[in-house]
Amino acid sequence: MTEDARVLREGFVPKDVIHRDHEVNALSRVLDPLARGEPTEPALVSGPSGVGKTTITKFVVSHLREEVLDVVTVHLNCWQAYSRFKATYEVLRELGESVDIRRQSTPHDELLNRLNTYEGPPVIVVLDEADQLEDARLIYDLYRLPRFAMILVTNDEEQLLSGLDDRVRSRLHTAETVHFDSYHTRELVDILAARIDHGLVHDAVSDEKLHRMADAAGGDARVGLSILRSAARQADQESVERLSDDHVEAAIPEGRNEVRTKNLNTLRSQQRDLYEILVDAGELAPKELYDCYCERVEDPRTKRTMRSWLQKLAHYDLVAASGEGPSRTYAATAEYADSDSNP
DNA sequence: CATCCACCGGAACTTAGGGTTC
DNA sequence: GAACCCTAAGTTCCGGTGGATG
Repeated sequence: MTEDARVLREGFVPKDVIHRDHEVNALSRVLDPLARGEPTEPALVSGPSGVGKTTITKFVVSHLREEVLDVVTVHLNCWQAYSRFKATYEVLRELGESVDIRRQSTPHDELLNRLNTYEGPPVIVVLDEADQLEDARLIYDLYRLPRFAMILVTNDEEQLLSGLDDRVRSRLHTAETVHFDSYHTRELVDILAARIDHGLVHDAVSDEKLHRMADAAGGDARVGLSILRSAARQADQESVERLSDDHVEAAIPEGRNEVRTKNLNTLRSQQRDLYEILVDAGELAPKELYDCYCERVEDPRTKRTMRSWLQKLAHYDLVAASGEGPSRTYAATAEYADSDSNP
């Protein structure tokens, strides 16, 4: 049933984007000066997850490269490159400037120096998930370099801005901000339909099933695609050419949980223990949670470390905290049950 | 309504690790 | 191999906060 699996994959950038004309234009305008060889203001792209921030940014940047041949782009995911060193190193690596830099043993001053003396074509640096940067000095570093255009992508504008020093923050406030809102179900239908057109055999998905999947995605295109991918995978395994209701219904929880499962795999054993305690016990006060944890593991870390882990778990959306101060409790966020598939 | 106390989370520090340079 | 250059994870310390409690 699948003809071109790439089209369904995360990170695929379609030739045409739909329902984001305004955002595409706004972002293009910010980058316009590059075509005339002039410096640009930084752009801030914000909005919840799965609303096309990354896809649209990649789309705009690649179009610009078609128009202006002499421009280099670096797309950096700050989940992976979260320290100042890692991020700076990655930028240099993408520019092909890091060949003779020995990892770990080069002071960041020297990395910065490399950026300063960079002489190639103008560079667009996209800092995806920029709020994940532990050390926002990279933003400041890049900000001062005229040859570097910067696009900051974030789903947590507050968090990003709070980590910056005043000078950069005030400039970003006045910089172009492109805000993305959640998709409506009918927009998701169009988006999924376009991918189905290009990726699956003709007539593989009925209108009704398409709507069901779009509806179940809750405005998040990433979840929608994940559901579609999961359903198509199942159909392929059975060598059938049309999605059945069963495929779709089974794919909905699987697709929704895909991100969660991926995140769980990045945790280490004691962090996962913490999560499992919360899954088993439901809601717990910090003290109870810490006691359970100490009982469960052989070599417990301190309470402060647990708090750090909980923050991380909350970032991954695996755990939610509620209440402030003494009445704070933690709970695992609801998993999507297989049986309950009502919207 | 004031006081208390558990909790939060920033900052500085420690420890363990891995590489380069002389 | 000692002296550096770092990172990463965890610990210690602690001021601030705000719901609970008398």
